Amino acid sequence: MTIKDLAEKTGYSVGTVSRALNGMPDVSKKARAVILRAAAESGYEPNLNAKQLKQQHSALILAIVRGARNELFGMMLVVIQSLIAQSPYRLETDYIDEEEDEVHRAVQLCREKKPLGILFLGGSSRNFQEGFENIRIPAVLLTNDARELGFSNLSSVSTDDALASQTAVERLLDLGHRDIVIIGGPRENSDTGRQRYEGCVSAFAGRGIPFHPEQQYRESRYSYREGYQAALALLDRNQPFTAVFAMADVLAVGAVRALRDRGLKVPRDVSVIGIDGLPLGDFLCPRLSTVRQEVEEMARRGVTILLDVLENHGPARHETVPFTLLPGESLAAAKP
Amino acid sequence: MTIKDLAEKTGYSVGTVSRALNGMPDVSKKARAVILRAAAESGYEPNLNAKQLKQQHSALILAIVRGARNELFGMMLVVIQSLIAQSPYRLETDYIDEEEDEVHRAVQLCREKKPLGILFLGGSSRNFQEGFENIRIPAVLLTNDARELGFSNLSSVSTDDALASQTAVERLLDLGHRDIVIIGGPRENSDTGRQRYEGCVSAFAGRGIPFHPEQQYRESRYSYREGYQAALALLDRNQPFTAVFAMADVLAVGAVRALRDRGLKVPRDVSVIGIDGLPLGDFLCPRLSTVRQEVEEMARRGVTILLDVLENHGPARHETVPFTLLPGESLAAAKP
DNA sequence: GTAAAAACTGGAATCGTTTACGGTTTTCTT
DNA sequence: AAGAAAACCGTAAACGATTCCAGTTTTTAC
Repeated sequence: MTIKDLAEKTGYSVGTVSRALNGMPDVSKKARAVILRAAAESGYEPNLNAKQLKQQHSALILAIVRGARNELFGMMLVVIQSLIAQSPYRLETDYIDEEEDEVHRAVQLCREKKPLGILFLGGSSRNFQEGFENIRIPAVLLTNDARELGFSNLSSVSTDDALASQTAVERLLDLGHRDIVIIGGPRENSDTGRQRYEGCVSAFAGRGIPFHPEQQYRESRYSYREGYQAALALLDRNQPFTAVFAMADVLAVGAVRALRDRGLKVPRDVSVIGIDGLPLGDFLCPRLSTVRQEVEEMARRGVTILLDVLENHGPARHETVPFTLLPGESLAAAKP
Repeated sequence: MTIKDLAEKTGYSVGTVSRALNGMPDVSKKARAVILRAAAESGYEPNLNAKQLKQQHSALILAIVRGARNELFGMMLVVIQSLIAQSPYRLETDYIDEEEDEVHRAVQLCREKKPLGILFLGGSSRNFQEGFENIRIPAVLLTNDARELGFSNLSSVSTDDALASQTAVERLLDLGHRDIVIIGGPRENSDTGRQRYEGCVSAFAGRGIPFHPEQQYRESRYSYREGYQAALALLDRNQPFTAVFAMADVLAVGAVRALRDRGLKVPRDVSVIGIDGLPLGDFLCPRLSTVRQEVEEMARRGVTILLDVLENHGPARHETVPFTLLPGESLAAAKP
């Protein structure tokens, strides 16, 4: 079923059929009615590949997701999906491996698919210099801040991860904890990871309390298992601690389990605080104390910015969404 | 950068450049070298939209995911993604809303994008009759069984959900539980939901133990919160029970939290068993007892079947992957 | 050394769509 | 009722690729 078939079927020309289908002028009421009816009957759908070639209305927006396993991205995609569906654009999602060179892949995807705009979920902001700047497509980085990069075509929406992280640590300090260990996510390739680490450092520095990474800090990738293992490793140092800050809720879940396995109760013996605000946290035993970043709001704003930039050719924007400290039940005051 | 630019740059014709780029014969070694070099230098990538029109090598495989929030699908996508990347095909992922009429949407996507093959993640097998049979594209249904539908172009890979569910209930019965309540997922639009319910009914029937759905059964959508609420509703009946079967791990997590909120300990006071085998389960307190379906294996087999059907024009196949009862720590024998 | 075969190349058709451009017909205006 | 304006419609060019076809050059074979 091509537009040509439809033209033959209705007796009109291809041009007229195309105009009728796209709501363009220069087609009589009668012709439009006949054509739309025939289209509906035969279940005609335009071939997007052909449509995109004359890309006036190509209308493709690409979501590039780095790390399919992250529940936060799933939440964001649901929002993005529904917002784009209400717009004249259409969404396509591509996953790239967490290990992969995401910039290279993104550049390739853009050249291949020629989208109008891009949403990066979880892309690190490093390496963008090489490769992405000569692609003129407007993009929005979600969860990471691209402010300092200063690309004219790269916007961003993020939580102030450093401050959120600092807030978490300060909460532990306020509760009187001094023997604190930290389980961090990868810093190598992630702005979020780096910023959360920095925030943690600031918190200690701000209170004039020493922080010894080699003693108190372990880094691992984002998974329950690695959080669990990192916590065990910290326990095995045989230097007791009274609180854990896990720089991701999944890490916190693993850490809680590790503590339990060593006979320590949360929060009676050890307090635990996470960061992210996974929906899961509120249904754990104990309910996880955490710092929630508003991912759905981030997704909403990201789409708004992208559409705005596309339609009004505005400059790149950078927004920060507020975070919330969720009390949970995994925190207790340090025993004197 | 189009193929035309490349032709001009190298001095060869468009046809020759195309042949060189695609490894076709009828190109001199010298020409090929020059062209490939120029292509690499200029970072040329063919425009997929144009490529697909003469769709000899369109090579598009579509993954249609129903419900972005499901962690299982994320796990499957990672596997699918990497397998397809090693094949000559390319993958595109589309999400459709859990509420949406997925068959209608799928048919539309196919007509628009003209993929060579389709992977359905979490699509219910109902409603396929209307609409999908006149699309000739080979498809594989993952997590649901399409055997009984008997479409020549629809394969499937699934767990025997009925049996898995039956196994879970029998485990509870074997432990001596008689006052059992069940929290189910939606049956309306999901084969999995229906089968798990049936399996549960069979388990009771097989042991000659009565099952009163209106008393013992609550249905809810798949989320922590709804599992929590369903459990509270069951507790509020004021008819005590000693075990819960939640027909999804997310529901089980919610249920455990609800029990705790009412002062009941798992498994001391109430045993809980889930089904799915989320990685999370093993890091909960207590570790969740569940029936694991091997989603990664399912994804692997699904891709294998699809590629095989595509390349050898074989008939539709239906496979069942085994499940495993994971002991966990949320089960205890009923007190006499 | 010549004929046949093989290798190479460019031009043109094709895919399914949109859109610019002319030519008709209809509708308005006075 | 005539001229202008508006509405309508078909033809053809364009988009960026692939592929067929025919023509030219080179290689091979005897």
